[in-house]
Amino acid sequence: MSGRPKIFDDQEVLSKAADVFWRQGYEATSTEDLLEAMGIGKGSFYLAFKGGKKELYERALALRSDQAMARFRRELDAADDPVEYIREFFRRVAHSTRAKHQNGCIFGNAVAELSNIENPMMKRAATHLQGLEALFLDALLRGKKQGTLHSKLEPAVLARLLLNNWNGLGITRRIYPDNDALSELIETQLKVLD
Amino acid sequence: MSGRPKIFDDQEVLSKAADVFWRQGYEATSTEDLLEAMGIGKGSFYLAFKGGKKELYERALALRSDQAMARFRRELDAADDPVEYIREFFRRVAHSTRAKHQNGCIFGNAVAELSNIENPMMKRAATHLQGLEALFLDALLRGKKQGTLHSKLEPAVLARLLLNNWNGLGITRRIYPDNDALSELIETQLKVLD
DNA sequence: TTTATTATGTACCAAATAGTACAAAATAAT
DNA sequence: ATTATTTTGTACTATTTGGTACATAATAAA
Repeated sequence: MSGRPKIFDDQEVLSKAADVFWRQGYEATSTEDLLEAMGIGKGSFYLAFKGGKKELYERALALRSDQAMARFRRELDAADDPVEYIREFFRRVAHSTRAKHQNGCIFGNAVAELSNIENPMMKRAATHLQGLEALFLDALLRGKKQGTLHSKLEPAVLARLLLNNWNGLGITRRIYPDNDALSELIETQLKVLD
Repeated sequence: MSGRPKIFDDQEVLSKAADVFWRQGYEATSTEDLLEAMGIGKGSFYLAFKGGKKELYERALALRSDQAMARFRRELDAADDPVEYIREFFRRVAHSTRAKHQNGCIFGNAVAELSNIENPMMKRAATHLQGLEALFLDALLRGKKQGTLHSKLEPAVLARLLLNNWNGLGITRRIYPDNDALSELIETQLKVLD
């Protein structure tokens, strides 16, 4: 081993690439765009990511997925009231910048863009969203147990409902990138949890 | 006037182009794809659509928007119970083929794909969805007047909620392209109208 | 200091792409 | 029939694209 030292960190450039993909989508992003954002040259890039743009996208999405799931899991476990944590999760959407609103949900974007052109990649994004739904369900079941969830609806159905609300927000926030309007929408949606 | 007769109808080829865009999105669709689907050659294409792929996309989307709005308006006006018509509108989602599920909503797709790369085009799609929301609102107000809508929520908020549910379904139906599962989700969502 | 090893930057390439130019074809009007 | 007009099909082009080849640089180990 040894050899010339790398001038970049895989995680870091993956994160930068993820941001570009998030903003522009998969097809609209050129490798040139990515190289510039990552701050590395072609030589380094194709050595580190032999699969090119496709591998980069997969790994960038996987990174974001792991990060998002870990954060949700961690914060949920630390929360006294799991149902209230779900509320906070949704309310965070209404505390974003306009630029963030325009990006939507990176996984929803992947599902929308790739379902008919890169099915395996779309499925990975879908799996993440199913994982989010599973976390919703976990929170709801705990809420039910500790009595903070009063809804008579089946928790599984409720979790699916929350996932759909989330998916919807990824689009709606771009049509109405206004925190007040989004807040009203979100608070109304959350009534289903009472 | 006169000259060599056209071998195609604008509306027809626009419709065929719309189908391709719907399946693949804007960026992933090449002009070659479009020409093949439309069944015309380059000469005819660039004569009829001087703006190329971009103009084609705009006009294809405009066509679908006009069609969808006209149908909704017509069927809503013909409905005895406008709230029940909204229910039917949503329930139709759960009577689709797998292929249709994978396409999602053409306008939601446009918003998702283009918000950061073709903002004016994204805005047209957004305007359509706002138009859909306006039709929801119209139906809800009529329902309120004739007593078929009992919800205590403000109709405007309810309409926004329905739009978000619609936007969500455009993603969720691709994650769960199963009519039974979607039906359960939709019926639960529609309870907000009772 | 030499060698083995790994990373970097650049020059290069083949394929695909959107779009143009234009000659030929098909019609209506004269 | 000739002409004016519009459409069609094809050949061509310039650009962009993702990706490769490879010489060079920078390090650790021997």
